Amino acid sequence: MTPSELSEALSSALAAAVADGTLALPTDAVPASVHVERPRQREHGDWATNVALQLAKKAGTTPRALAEDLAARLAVHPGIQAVEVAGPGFLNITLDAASAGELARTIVETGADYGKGASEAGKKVNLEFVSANPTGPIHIGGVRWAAVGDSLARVLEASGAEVTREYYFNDHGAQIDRFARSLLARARGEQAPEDGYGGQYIAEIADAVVADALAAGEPDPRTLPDAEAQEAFRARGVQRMFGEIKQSLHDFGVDFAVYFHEDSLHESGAVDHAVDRLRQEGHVFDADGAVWLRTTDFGDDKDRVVIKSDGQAAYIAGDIAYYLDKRERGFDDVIIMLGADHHGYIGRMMAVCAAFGDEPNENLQILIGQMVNLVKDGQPVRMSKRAGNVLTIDDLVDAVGVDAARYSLARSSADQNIDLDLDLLASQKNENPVYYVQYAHSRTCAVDRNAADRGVRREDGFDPALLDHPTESALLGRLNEFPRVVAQAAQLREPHRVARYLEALAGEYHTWYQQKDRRVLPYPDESVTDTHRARLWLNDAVRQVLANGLDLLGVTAPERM
RNA sequence: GCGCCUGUAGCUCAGUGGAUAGAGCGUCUGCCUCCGGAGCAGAAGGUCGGGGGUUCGAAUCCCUUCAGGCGCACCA
Repeated sequence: MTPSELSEALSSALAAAVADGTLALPTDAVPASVHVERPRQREHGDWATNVALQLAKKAGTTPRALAEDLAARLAVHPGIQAVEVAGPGFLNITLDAASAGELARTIVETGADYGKGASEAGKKVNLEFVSANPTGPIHIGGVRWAAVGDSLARVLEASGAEVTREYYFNDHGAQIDRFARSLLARARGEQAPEDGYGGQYIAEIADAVVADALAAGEPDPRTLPDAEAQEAFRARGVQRMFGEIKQSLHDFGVDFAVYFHEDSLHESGAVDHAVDRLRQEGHVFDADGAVWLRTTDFGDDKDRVVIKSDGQAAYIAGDIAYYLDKRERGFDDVIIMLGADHHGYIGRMMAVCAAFGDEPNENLQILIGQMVNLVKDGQPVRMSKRAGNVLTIDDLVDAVGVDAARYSLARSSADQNIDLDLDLLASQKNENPVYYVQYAHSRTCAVDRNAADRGVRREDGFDPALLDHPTESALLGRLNEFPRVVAQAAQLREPHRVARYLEALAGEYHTWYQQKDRRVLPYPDESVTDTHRARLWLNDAVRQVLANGLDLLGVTAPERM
């Protein structure tokens, strides 16, 4: 019996009570689906609901009286073993073991699809994340969005959405000029510009640019006149840097379907197109020689300059054009993940969204993630390129590996500032809960290997009623939750919920496995029984869910560790 | 000054109105005579920053206050 079946059973029990006059409630006050949840305490049964507490007042009765009535109606339902009224009026429901145990079969047979749903079905989602400027390697903040963003994409896909992962390649504007000047200065052995970029990677890229140019049969870019030289370093430097970023992300398990160049918006006329469109809608005005968008009409603090008085497009013009472009490419949901240092952008971008006639927070959704702080010896470490303590995506992967890095960054809420301890990173990487989850998975695989040796086979039968121990009903209940966890993670855009779920599941698996008197498999001199087979089904169901969950996080599920 | 995020165990963090607030790490005590000890069982450790309010019920919602982070450009 699934939670939704239970929920329906509760609804019909309520409807029946109303129909025979026991419950004085207008028919439209009967909820179509009743919320059931896993109680914290096992003694409180497999599922619990507070529906009696919520409806008693409207019905002019007491919660306990209503609960008693529902309990009596529910108890005769097949698949339900017991219904108890507890505390102020909770209904605690215990399923019979066979009904609960059937889930193991369902999961094994559903395989990699168990956990998938349709809550986001039919939606075309554009998910933009990372989008770090190609003026340096991806640092720790960007890595966080890579881990969280990719997991979010996977969770949305598992919920039926069609997701396009997109990276906005910011190759237009002053910071790129600074980057190019920094490369040129470094290549010529000159002092880095005051507002330029330092760091070892600048020297490496500068050398590579020279080598690339010479290899292409071009003149040494260092010898060109300044303007041409800078352009040469810009073009090849950006290309080079972006290649490295792509490679690092790929090594991290994150690949984007679209790498969108900001330059192209300006070259293609997309900016003019977007501004024209806003002008037609009547949201644009001219003042002080500049072109403004009246974002205050849509809740922004102040109006925004779109075209500066020198005729250049302001930065937001690119974002406006980019948003419109995404919508014109047919995306229903445009999701952008940004660091907390950009949260001031939400107001104006939502205003832009509204100015186009779209629904803010629907067609455009901006997710803000808080910063990652580095900590060493309990003290915060300020990252600075000059001090040479920038932690890049490659540094992180070198230190702990992709799995541990992705897991630790994806397991906390994006609303949280997270602290990353550099000493811990370097030394005790086994502290990462990812190993706890992966270990549980490899343990299920070890059981499978041994089961084959001992002649325990799933195909010889499955009696779900034999999964009747409290540790087994705990495991089954947890397995049952997985699809809801995935759906909730997608709906709330919080993939970390999957990680926390896996940790709980792994814990319950370890507990179940480790009981001395209830081994999964027989001793070598013992004969195989139905109980061993039933436990193997459960073992394999856990294995499947651990594997499915780890995949949603982009983490491997090893068969051996 | 205004805005967004955060404040939960010694540390890092879960917990979007339910019952006795949880996990990992750290500390302490047990557990390998056969399925993987990267594990399990147990103990200690909390005025959920403070104060009001709403509710049958608040870590969760509202108000207020304190503390920390991040923002408030014709920069990108």
